[in-house]
Amino acid sequence: MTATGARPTTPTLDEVAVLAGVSRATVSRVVNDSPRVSPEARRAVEEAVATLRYVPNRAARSLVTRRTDTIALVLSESNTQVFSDPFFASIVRGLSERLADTDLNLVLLAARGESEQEKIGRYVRQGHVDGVILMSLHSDDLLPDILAGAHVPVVLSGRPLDGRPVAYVDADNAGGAAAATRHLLSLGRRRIATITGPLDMVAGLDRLAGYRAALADAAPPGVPELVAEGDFTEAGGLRAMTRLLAEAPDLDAVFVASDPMAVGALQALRAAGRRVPEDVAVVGFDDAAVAATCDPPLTTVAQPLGEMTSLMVELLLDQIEAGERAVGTRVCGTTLVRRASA
Amino acid sequence: MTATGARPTTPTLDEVAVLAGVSRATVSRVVNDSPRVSPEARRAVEEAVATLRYVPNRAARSLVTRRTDTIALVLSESNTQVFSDPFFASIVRGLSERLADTDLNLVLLAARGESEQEKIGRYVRQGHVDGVILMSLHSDDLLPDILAGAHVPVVLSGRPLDGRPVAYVDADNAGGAAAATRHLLSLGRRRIATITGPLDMVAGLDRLAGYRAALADAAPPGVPELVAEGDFTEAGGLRAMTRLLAEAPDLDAVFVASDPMAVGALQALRAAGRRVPEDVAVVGFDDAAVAATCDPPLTTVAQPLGEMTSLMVELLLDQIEAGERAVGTRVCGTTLVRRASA
DNA sequence: GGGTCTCGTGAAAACGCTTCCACGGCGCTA
DNA sequence: TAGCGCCGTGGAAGCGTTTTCACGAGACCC
Repeated sequence: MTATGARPTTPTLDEVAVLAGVSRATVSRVVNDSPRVSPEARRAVEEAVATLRYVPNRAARSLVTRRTDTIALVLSESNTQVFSDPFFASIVRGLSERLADTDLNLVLLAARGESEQEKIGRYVRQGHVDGVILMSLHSDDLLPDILAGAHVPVVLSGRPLDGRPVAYVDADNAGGAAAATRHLLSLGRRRIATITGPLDMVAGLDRLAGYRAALADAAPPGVPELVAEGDFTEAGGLRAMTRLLAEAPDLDAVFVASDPMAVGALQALRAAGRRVPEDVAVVGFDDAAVAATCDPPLTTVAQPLGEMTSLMVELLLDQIEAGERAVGTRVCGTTLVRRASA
Repeated sequence: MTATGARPTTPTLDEVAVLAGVSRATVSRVVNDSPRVSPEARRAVEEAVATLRYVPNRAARSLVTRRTDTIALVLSESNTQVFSDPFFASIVRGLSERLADTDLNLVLLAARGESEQEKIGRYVRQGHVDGVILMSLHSDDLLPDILAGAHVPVVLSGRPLDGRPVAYVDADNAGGAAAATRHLLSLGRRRIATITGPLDMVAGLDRLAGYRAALADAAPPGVPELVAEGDFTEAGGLRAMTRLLAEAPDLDAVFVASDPMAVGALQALRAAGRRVPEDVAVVGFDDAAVAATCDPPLTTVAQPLGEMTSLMVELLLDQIEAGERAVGTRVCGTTLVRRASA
């Protein structure tokens, strides 16, 4: 362990001002792109900033502006598994793309368990972030309440289960699931099972509700419900499919509430010697990358992820701008993407 | 979009002081657990804090202490795919566990591409974090240089490719790979292939080097190298295995540089009708959860992830404590975990 | 019983920035 | 030519903390 020298002190606004021969106020104006600065002063300051490698101190700045220019994506999920869900990866990608040309920073906060939720609550209340995008809520999640008490703008990814008044962006999960199920019906399938997401998550519940609604509305009499609960993971899909095959060996189609689970289901079907789509038609949900590459390519329900992340950011920025929380909700339509599996 | 009221102003130290009937200094002392406060004063302050729901303002605090009590895990990788690597998930879990009983916060910063790397550099230079743990470095990564210029403590996850003096924690990748390869030799295999990681990453290179060293040192003459480059993903493993089977149909073993790739390789082998381990023995790397559950269960090289994350945090805290960057390096041993695949 | 220590406390000075306000100097208009 | 307004600028007042320093009150020693 060798020391490589003490940390040099970073330059301050004062030093820049002295070097540029102007006042601190003028330096601040230049740094913040205020229009009321003469070209000469601006040039002098910019030069000084460059030679000193000056960077404004964020703590000092946000002490007075009361803004931090960072927003948090908080992920509340006991299972680190979430990280591997392509849906989550897409959200992260979408957000950082959307934020790229703003001067906002994105930080990820993950909470597994109650103590970490509290910790995040404290982090937010201390004023580390201007706003929060909250993902992956189970019904017993404390974070919405914690954040409500933090008086900070919040946008939920996904409709809140308890109907509380809060801004959120969601896909039309029920509509998409219903469309998928109707598609299977239109293929002539009559023993249509579903593998659900976790039933303490709104996406899980809504997709199941869509499946049920479609069977109730559009199916000929006598088409039964066949439901197995999954957990949005590939392994869970495999397990659920295996269970379904044991319970209903004559099923001829399955609507799977997420693509990773559908990939697992495909494996179970292959292991059981069923051909897809000849013996069993499969529809997934999410249109993850894997849906196009698996064997057979997966018919699935696509959500407009880019649009959704944009909307979340906009709803959040609106609140931050206005300096108050607000509830604005957007529900985005889904599309059925037809591939080989159904 | 309905307003739900303006954000109430949060209480300050002053208000607490007034309510408790003491000075600001005393309140500060109580909040920071200073010993030199009388029990009565302490009680009065704690009461006031509770009734006012006071939380210290972080900007003000770090303006004077020059600490933020947050450290960043920065992930430099153009591919959002990384998120789904179980290795990454384990690191995140390990770090947040290790940090749980400190008052340090962990934020995740992801950089895809140059502009986001710059953005992270700015974020760090602005003083948002006390230290950085840097992951997933490709050889052309700018971040080490950017962060070096930010004068902030840094610990790398993985040996730096260019040998720069910087603190890092790494597994003995070469040693683990060599052990895996020797294990295959000891099984009597003589046509041993390898699927590597990306060869611009140190883990990819070192594991390949270990494989080569083992063949050179421990193999009877005439045992050839068979190398296919992968990318640490399942799909990449499948592709690489397919390629290997085409090039060397008579191979009887394969050392795969990560478990997700090994899972892909297993699929390719099954598709080609090879039995594992009878026809082809397979060894993976990482001992990810999937290694125990896939079919057949995977013999693999385990790294002491918990120990590694702890060491990273300690190395980082040492530097923060000392107020200067330092280079301390730790290399952790690996163990071969025997399961059914080899 | 006087002097020295310790201990709890408060006043006040930073920390580095933004922003309000006042003040000259300039170009207009009348 | 006098008056008005605007524009660029600097001084200075905060923003909410921590921390140094000084101070008074007891406790203790000889």
